Amino acid sequence: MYNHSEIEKKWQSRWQKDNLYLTGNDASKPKYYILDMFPYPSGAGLHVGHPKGYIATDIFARMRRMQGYNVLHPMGFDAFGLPAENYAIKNKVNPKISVAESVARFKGQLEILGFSYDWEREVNTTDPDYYKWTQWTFLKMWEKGLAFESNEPINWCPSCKTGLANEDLEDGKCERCGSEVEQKPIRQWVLKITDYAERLLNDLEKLPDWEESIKEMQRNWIGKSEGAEAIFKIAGTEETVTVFTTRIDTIYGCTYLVLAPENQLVQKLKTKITNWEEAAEYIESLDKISEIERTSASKEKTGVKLKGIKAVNPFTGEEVEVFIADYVLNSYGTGAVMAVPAHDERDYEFAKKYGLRIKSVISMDGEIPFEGKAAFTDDGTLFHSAEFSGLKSAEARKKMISWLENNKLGAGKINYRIKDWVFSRQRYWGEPIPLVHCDKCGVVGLPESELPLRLPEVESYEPTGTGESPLAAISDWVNTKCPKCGGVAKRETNTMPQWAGSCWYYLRYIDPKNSEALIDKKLEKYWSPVDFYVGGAEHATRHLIYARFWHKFLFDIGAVAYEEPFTKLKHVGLIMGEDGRKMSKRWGNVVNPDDMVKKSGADALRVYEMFMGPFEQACNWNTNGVVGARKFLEKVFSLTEVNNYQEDAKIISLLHKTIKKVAEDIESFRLNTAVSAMMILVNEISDYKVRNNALPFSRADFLKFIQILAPFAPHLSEEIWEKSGQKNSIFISLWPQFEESKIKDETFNLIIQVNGKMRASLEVAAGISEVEAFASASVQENVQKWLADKEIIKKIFVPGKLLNIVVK
RNA sequence: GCCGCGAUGGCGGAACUGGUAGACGCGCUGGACUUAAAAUCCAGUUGUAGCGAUACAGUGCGAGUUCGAUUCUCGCUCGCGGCACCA
Repeated sequence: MYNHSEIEKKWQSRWQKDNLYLTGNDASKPKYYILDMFPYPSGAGLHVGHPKGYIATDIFARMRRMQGYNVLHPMGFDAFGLPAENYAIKNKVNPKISVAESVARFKGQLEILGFSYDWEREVNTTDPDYYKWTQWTFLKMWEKGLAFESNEPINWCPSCKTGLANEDLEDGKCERCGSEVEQKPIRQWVLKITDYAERLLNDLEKLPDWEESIKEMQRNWIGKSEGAEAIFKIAGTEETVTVFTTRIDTIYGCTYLVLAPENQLVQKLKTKITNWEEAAEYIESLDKISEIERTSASKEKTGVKLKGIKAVNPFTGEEVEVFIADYVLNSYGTGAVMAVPAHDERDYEFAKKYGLRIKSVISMDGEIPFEGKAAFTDDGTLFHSAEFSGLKSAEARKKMISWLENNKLGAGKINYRIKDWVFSRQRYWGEPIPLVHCDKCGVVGLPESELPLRLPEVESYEPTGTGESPLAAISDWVNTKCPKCGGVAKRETNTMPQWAGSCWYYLRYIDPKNSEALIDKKLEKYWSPVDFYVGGAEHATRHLIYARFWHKFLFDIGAVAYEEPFTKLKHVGLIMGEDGRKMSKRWGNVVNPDDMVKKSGADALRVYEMFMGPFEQACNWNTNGVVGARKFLEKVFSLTEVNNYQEDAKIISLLHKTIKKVAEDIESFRLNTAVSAMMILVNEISDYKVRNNALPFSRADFLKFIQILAPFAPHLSEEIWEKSGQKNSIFISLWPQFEESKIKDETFNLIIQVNGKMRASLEVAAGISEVEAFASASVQENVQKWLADKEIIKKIFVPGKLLNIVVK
């Protein structure tokens, strides 16, 4: 039994003392930048699932160092945000203090796992020296017109008098007090991420080393759709409604028009609408429902007909009825749709409910599928469509768009699902927005010399009753001078969302102390982009899209030299509880890594977490598995007590094959099979030891194995390395190379099949020919049995693998 | 509803370009060592039949392509993740 606590403590302090993991700066070496998504340091500490990704990147980083790279492998903390703020409100502690405590706790938990982070580059998004540059970038965006003010709805709890995040809602009600949550529009800062939609979409093609599934999620999130805008006049007025549709080919089947209830046009037409009271009542009723609930698929569609107004179909001149309905969203497209119930499912459902006319205009080979029973939503051939009748849908769309353009009644249009990014929160614990509001000059940006704009100390972290940030209550902070005219001005009191700090932290690690610029150009050129980025799939869209957007902006203003921040991306699969549910206090299935380290050691925990299954896949925890990993390490340790050796060519060959496989598997992040390959080797060595009381190869060869084990089990490997008389750390040693000549087999196991079923297998020389193979096969008793009285039709010979004899 | 991913022994999983299904680990069964237990070591462990050689069945279900399919194609079922009335 080796004493894991002693060994692990010894090496952790030795590594630290020797500064073993500081980032290399030998300019002649190639670089490798491998990054974990940095954690939010919550008070609860880590559970056993959190380090899975960190272990994997640590293994990769250690291998790259041994392969002679300068490796940048940093860690930091994303420490702004709601949980720290809520904790502060509850316990009346400055979040600064509680965050520092959580960070210390997290670091402690990470340290005992033996990670090779360069802690001198630690970043913390709440550090003013850090958020100075978050603010600086925001200012640049504002200067370029990418940040604008807009009234955007928030979830408002009228009883708590506070805005709520989506996470704080339960069935559309306030989680804390259970009141109905309202949608309250409030002045906010919004970033025009939509300006970057096309680039964010197209540049996914430049990322071949991203998992396809994540790219697909991003494509769906950006949601490009090509269609047309068509202008409907409102009969008897000067007003018009523009609708967006991807199916302009169905417009001859349009039997009514639907506006989003919030569409401004509804208010403009107030006097024309004869049933305004009914409409107003309906609009008000929707305020009580969040967008999430309102747009839930299970909910039945509702709406109100706007009596007294009609819309004119630009193609037919026909007047159609106008509705407002909950299924049309003001935030997508133009907030208005032309309804074609014959060819759209939602319109069909709505038309059925309210008894509206359904007119088919698309046929499939002259037939109209499901007429009167359901909507036919596929492309087909147009009919009842005047001069466009007889055209196929795709062709018709082109011609009809030209028609719209020629008649100035619309145009082809590309629409994106992605919305502009609401970039402000009415909270205390976030980056202050570096703008002031001056009566004379309007909105004015702070000069760079006044950055960072520090978060002031406050008495209370509670949001104000008006929905404004607590910062609004600090009058000597809010009241300031206009940087432009020197007159009276007020500071912006919204703060930035938690996402802000995580948009560029990977750049800060490269140049963590820079106070002159966001990043030094030379350093950026050497270290950027991040070669390998690893983190949870829950960030597939939001964080990764926001960061890509932020980075592209920095590229556009010349602050960085590369257009995409992360070259390669992998997502880590969750570790679920032993009961198959997500680890959570609620289920009582949380396993603490500290307990595992105490019991079996960090090395065993590391090996087990890599061994338990494919990295990307979710997997159930099993504490017995750690015991198995420990047994494996114990076996390795027991081999160090043997001093005799006699060479065994087969096992030496296996050693070289294992060196090859482990390197390949780490490279492709198949860490489970890397561990299993090492187990197979160790089992072989151990069996040999038991039989011969000797190792099957020299101590030097044995140390090659210890070197490939080292990234997985760094403490034990370092201990064995030292005990074998090595003076320098194993992590300074050079990654072992396999010898090509030793992995070549002279014989192999030839499979003999008859009609595709295996009937025999035999050990044959590697270069065996088909004729020789057949000769050896046909003398096998069990093969003869299956060939007797049969005619051989053909033979399939796969060199190095099998011979299949097909008989009749 | 749409998009993506997946389904292999008692359990986690392996099988890389279509070529021995079940590597490796856990668990379990039997044995050795021990006064005993733990640890360790040895043997076995997909199912059915058989003392055995071996045979048959078998990778969620149903078809198909192929000499040969866990792997490819088509159609389903179930599970997970994401988005969700997106016009």
